[in-house]
Amino acid sequence: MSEPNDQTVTAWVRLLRAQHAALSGVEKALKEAGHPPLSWYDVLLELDRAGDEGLRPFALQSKMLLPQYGISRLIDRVEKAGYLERIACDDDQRGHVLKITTAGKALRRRMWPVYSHAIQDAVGAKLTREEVSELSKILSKLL
Amino acid sequence: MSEPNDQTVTAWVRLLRAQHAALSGVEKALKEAGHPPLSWYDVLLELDRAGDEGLRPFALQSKMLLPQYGISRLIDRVEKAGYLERIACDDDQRGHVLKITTAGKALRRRMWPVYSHAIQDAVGAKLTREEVSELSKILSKLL
DNA sequence: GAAGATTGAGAACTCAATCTTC
DNA sequence: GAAGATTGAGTTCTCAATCTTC
Repeated sequence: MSEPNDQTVTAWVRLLRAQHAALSGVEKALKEAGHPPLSWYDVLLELDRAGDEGLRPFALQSKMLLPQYGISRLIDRVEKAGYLERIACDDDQRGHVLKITTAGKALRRRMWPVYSHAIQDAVGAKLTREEVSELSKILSKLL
Repeated sequence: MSEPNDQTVTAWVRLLRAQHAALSGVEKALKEAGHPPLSWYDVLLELDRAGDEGLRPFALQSKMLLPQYGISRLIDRVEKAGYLERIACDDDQRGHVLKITTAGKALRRRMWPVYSHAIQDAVGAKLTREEVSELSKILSKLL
């Protein structure tokens, strides 16, 4: 069967709206605190995790939710702002290695309290613990 | 308490990713069928529901997930394509009434099978009936 | 002054095409 | 030729400013 039932359509609509509401809230909180958008945080988080070895753009892209063409300009902006460095790659002349700078690490640390508080407002505070884990479990099946 | 626990952060990340994955799939299906994007469907659906009386732009906006400035140009595009009409408003000279055209109704009818099939692929086929209603119930609390 | 709606400027996204190196 | 990455052109989004009417 390929037709969704009404419950499925309702769930779909709510998925769109709930995510939109939650994301708007988080982006708004970041902006009001004078921070860059969420996508910058994601970049900095992955680069921070990668440590001294850094990450290649394609590796970063695979960890994030971006198409191949979306990553270049995002990296440009974050680099231009001084939060990451593009370093020539020794063993592969096609690419670069991306590394987070000290300023980038500091920015990420400053963003986290704002971000985490906004997550709590948008999700944690509205659901019980049981609902949070049930939601998490069900959503994982959609990936 | 304003700090989210780990489960909440995980649920947040999965909400972003699941919605992104599902929405990408739906938009891709519409595009491959030669149809306009989902936002057009939403406009046509609301105008179709509103019937002969039509809808004011601000009323349409409140039913959709758009900021006030986003609706004007969306309406422009849909109108230009001939799927809705802007009609001068009798009792309020500031605004217009939007009405769906015959072509608009036909487009909506043609889009629905593609859209609904994509919803089923993205959500319905991946979850049990119980999970769908549980998901729907939990997401409604986030709105 | 507030509400309804539009517009201009700049930022970001999308897709396809391109370039370099493997 | 394929993989990694960037670029150009066009579209859409965002925010603030504006305009008209209530």
